[in-house]
Parts: sequence; structure tokens; C-alpha cells
Amino acid sequence: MSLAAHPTIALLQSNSLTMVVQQEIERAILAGEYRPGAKLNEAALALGLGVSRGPVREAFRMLDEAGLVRTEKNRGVFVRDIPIDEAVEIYELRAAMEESVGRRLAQHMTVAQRQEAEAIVQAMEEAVVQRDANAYHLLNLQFHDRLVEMAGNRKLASVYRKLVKEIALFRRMNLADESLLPASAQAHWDLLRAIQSRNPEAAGRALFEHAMHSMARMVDNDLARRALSGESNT
Amino acid sequence: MSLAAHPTIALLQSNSLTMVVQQEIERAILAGEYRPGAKLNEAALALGLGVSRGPVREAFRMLDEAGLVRTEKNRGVFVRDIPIDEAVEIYELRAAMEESVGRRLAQHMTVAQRQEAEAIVQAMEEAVVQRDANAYHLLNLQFHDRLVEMAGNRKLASVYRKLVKEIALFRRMNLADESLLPASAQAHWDLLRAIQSRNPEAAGRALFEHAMHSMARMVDNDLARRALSGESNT
DNA sequence: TTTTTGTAGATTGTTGACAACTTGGAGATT
DNA sequence: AATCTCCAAGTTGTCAACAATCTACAAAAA
Repeated sequence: MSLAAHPTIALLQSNSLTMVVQQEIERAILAGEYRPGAKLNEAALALGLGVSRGPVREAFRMLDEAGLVRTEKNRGVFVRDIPIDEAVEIYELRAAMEESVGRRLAQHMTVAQRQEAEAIVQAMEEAVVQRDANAYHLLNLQFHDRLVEMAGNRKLASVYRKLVKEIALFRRMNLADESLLPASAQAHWDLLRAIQSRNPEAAGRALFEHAMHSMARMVDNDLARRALSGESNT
Repeated sequence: MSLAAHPTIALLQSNSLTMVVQQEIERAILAGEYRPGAKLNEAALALGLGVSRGPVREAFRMLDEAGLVRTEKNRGVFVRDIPIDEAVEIYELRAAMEESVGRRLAQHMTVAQRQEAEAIVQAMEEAVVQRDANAYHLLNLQFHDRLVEMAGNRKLASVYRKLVKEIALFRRMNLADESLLPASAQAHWDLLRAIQSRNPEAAGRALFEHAMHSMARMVDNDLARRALSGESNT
């Protein structure tokens, strides 16, 4: 029986109810269907998904460990509200990881990989022309995700993706100013050029600076928004 | 009611049964009471801890997400057996993080922090004199953990600690050759000197190289052991 | 009015029971 | 002997009920 496990079989094997529930709640959170800080009601979720509370609770424990929700004993589970300080910390960590990615890619990136990355940046250019900030944002995520994966360190890729999910929770992460998109697209061509230079230090530094730059933009956005809405901190 | 919550109260609040169970299983795994690959029996654990299977299952989901166990549907939960490839990946990621730590420490480490770190290395020297490889190992872990914490990025510290736990699962991680300890202690003085130089790049590189060096030693150890016991791969 | 106390309803924490699945072996078949 | 089939025991997956806790509101006290 050494049939290469049929995909459907693998699907059924990994899909305990808990897994399905976990993925669904995670999807809903990342899609913004629950606001940061919102309370997740066990019984209501269980009812909505047609399962009992057991699997929902198990899914909660996974999401808690992953940093997407926070649990208060006897009070419930809440979508995490990432404070700006933590968002900054995540960006800094991510920058360090991307630097490492840049170094590795400068040494090992294949032609096919470079072409794939170029295709994504090309698509970003089109999103810029069409003034589609949302599409641009998704392509941007995809670009960096692909680079990280191409670096060939699965553990790094896995941690990176968890960080990206947490960042997505940051309240004001969202909409980049449309006028900045053209420059941003160009910056991604520059990243590819730096990698193509085959100079690990230069490529690493380029990706590092790029990440720190986008952190700075996030902080600016946050400060501006905070000033507008007259909030104080958090 | 702004009494600073009494510690005991805080304790009881954070300690649902699930948390207690999770910590206990984690402790047992990291203490080596269960071999990598060993099966964890839900009912037996629940009985042993005096709780029902629910909290045990929830703890399993947390440990799975943390990478300490692996779950196979309908078959059970097993202590993860980290393959050498993944151990290498973790070391590489850790090296990138430590480089970042070194840079930050070179810029911000206080005198008190430096003295604390020096005290740890001093204790390492004593462990060397006493040929206490176990104590040395613990001090080594503590040294790096403190440096990471001193860098001031809590997210980085949290991810770092998770990586250290996973590495601890690697079968052949353990016992450093006793004859290598003196040189290793000296290497830690060198790390502190590099940080003290206030040159971020140099300090980062020093910590990076140190981490990569200990990865290389681990790989060598693994190869040697594998050759001895006539295994092939995994 | 303001604060405190008490209580009902809602929610979470935990448990035990049942269903579904896997595993290992006894007996049948080749 | 080797292989197959089937079954029983053990284990995990899921559920529903009960216990413990929190929350909100109304009534009582200051």
C-alpha cells in the first residue's frame, strides 16, 4: 500500500472538527469579521458552525498560542488588540528575518524564482495603474511571502507567516496612501536588483531597510490617526 | 478598588486546569521524561493529573501549536522528534535573531546589564573548573536568554524562547564534550567584549557567528553519533 | 443622588458518556 | 508457512449536562 496518499485522503486526515473550526475562526478574524478586542462567544460560535463547544474550545487554545486571541479565565476569549509597541517589535523582528532572507537569496536564488518574483512586481505595477490599493496590498504580502519561502528555511517561513498574521490584527495596519504606491512598486524592483547583485550583505541590508521603512510608515499612520481621533494611548 | 492585585489572586486567575496541565506536560517533555516520538495517552495523563480528558486535550492543542508535540488524527499525540534538517533551520533562524540582539545591545546595554551578564560567564568559568557540564549547559542557556531579554524586544524574546524549547527536543542536542568547555567560556567573554565595543555590526556579527558555530558543533555531534550507531537518516 | 447588596440570567470550566476509529491478534484460507 | 478476514479491546473524537463564575440590573441603604 504505498500509493502516494490521495489528496482527498490527506484532507480528511488533517481535518478534525477542531482544525476546521480553528481555520474558520482564524479566517474570520483575519478577514476583519471580528474587531480587535471583540469577544468570541463559545456557544454562539459552536452553534453557528454546527458543532459542540469542545472543538471550539480546542480551537481557542490554538489561536491563543498563535497570538491571535487572548483568553481571560472565566471571562472568555477576545480577538487580540495589538498595541503599537508590539507592532513595532514585530516589525523589527521581521526586518531581522528578512535581512537573513535577503542574504540567502543573493546566494541561491534561481532564475525561475527571480522571474516569479518579477511577475509579482509586474502585477503590482498594474495595480498601481488601476489605483487598486487593495490588490496592491495583497500582492505586496505575496511578494514578501514568496521571497521568504524561496530562502529555503521552512522554520523561518513558518515563524514569518505567524508574525504577518499578528500584524494583520493591528488596528490601523491597513490602507496605504494611494499616492505612495508608485514609489513602493519601484522599491520592490530595487529589492530584486539588490538580490540579483549576488552580494549577500547588500541584499540583506536592502530587505532590512525596506522592512524598517514600512514599519516607519505604519508608525506615522498610527500617529496621524491617533491625532485625528483625539485618542491618547494604547 | 485599585488594590494591586494580590499575587495569589493573579495566580488563581491565570491557572485554569488547562494551563496547569499544559505547563506540566511541557515540563515533563523538556525534562526528557518522555522520549521524542513517544506517545502521550490522553486518558492516562488525565488520570495521573487528576483531571478529565477535556483539559488534557486543550493542553495538547497548545503544545501542538507550540511545536512540542505532533497530533495524528484518530491516532494520538506524540512528542515531536525534530529532524536534523529542522534543527539546522532553527539554529539559522536563531542566529539571525541573535545578530539583531547583538546590534541592539551594542547600542543600549547598561552597565548593570553588562555586570549581570559577566556574572553569568563567571559562573560558567566555575562550572568549567568543576567539570560540571550540566551546570555549564544551563548557564549557557541562561546567558543567551538574558542577552535576548536585555535587547528589549519582547516579541523577539518570546519567539526566541519557543525556538530554544524546540531545540531542546532535538535528540542529540545534549552533552557538550567536556574538553571544549574552557574555549566555550572564553568565547562568551569575547561576546561581551564585542558588545562592549559599542559597534553594532561587530557585536551582531559576533553573536551570529557564535550561534552558527554552535550549530556546526551540533551537526558534527549528530554525524558522529549517527556513524557510531550505524543509522542512516531521519 | 450615590453606593452597596442581592439575585437572575448568561457564559465559561469541567466532567462523564457515547460514537467512531485504530490496532493487534485469533482463526480461517490459500 | 504465509496471507487474509474479522473481531475485541483500547484509544481518540464529539457531545450534552452540570458546576462554577461572571455580569447586569434592580432594590435597599447611605
